[in-house]
Amino acid sequence: MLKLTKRTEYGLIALVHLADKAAEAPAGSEVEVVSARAIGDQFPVPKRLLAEALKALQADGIVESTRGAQGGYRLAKPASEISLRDVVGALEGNPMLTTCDGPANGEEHSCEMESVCRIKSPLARVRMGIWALLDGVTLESIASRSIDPAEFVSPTH
Amino acid sequence: MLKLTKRTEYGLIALVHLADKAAEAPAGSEVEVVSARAIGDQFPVPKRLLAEALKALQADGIVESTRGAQGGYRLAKPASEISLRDVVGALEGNPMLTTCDGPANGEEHSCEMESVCRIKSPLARVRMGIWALLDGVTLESIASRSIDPAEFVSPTH
DNA sequence: CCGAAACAGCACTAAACTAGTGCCGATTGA
DNA sequence: TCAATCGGCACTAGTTTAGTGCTGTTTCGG
Repeated sequence: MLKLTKRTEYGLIALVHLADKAAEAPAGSEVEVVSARAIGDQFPVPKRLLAEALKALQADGIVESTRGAQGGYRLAKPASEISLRDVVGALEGNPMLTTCDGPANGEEHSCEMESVCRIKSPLARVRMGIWALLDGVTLESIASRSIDPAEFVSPTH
Repeated sequence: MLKLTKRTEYGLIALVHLADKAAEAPAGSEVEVVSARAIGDQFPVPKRLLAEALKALQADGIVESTRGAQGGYRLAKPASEISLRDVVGALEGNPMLTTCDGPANGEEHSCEMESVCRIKSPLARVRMGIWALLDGVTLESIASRSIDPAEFVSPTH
């Protein structure tokens, strides 16, 4: 079903917020952490799920967490070094396009009809194309502009 | 969950087979139809689901069907004019990336937090990028080569 | 004209995944 | 010590996916 989960959506919203905070901070100074509650208070999203997304992002090293009172999250790297692919990977894994689309380059034990299957290789190419596309979108580029309709590609054919 | 369904996988397998048949046919002559059973006999896939996929492809005008005994399917257009996007669209719709990612250009009634939501526009761009990518892959390009590992893009970073 | 082959449509079950919530423990600043 | 906050486990309900059953309709071939 070629679409992202709510988890990813909420995680992205949180990350944009954290990227803002990082951008606001005076150069050289430590970036203040923001609690999941504080983020959730600003958007009409289930706060708990947002917290879940942040936990997953922490586990993947995309955000850093500080525990305890006054704890919270902040970006673990510059927004320019966090790609949409990193985020999607952290929040929903790096799934193949189909079960036929093998696990990784070189591995060959996924599709049980190897010899007859002719869509495996093309699908692998498409999958890598999608990942490359997601790799090209950084958190910085998402956060830096809110709406810029002029830049859209060709409309639905 | 950024992945395709089995339906799509089976549909693609069938389409590659039909593209072969179309390519084999002498120029100018009518392309023979192939029954769902005949296709299913050649691949270890649930024949019934393959038939379901073909029905959906027929409904979307990607394949033509002939009913009755000796009936079957054939491509409704040249393989070069059938894109992966057409196929995915027929078999699983053209879903948005998230519920926040609006319905179409110009429409504005999907995301209930418009003013605060800053990921809508970037996601719309990504979605269109993916669709453009799928648009660039034709059934002909999938069917024409079986395996060509030299052409892979950069491996998993 | 009749029956088998094949597409067409509806409906159903089971498994997997998603969305959302509850609860409790661990950590830390005040 | 207390409250805020992250961290982990587990649970429910709803949706989607995968796969199957059945019945109708069309058409070729005998």
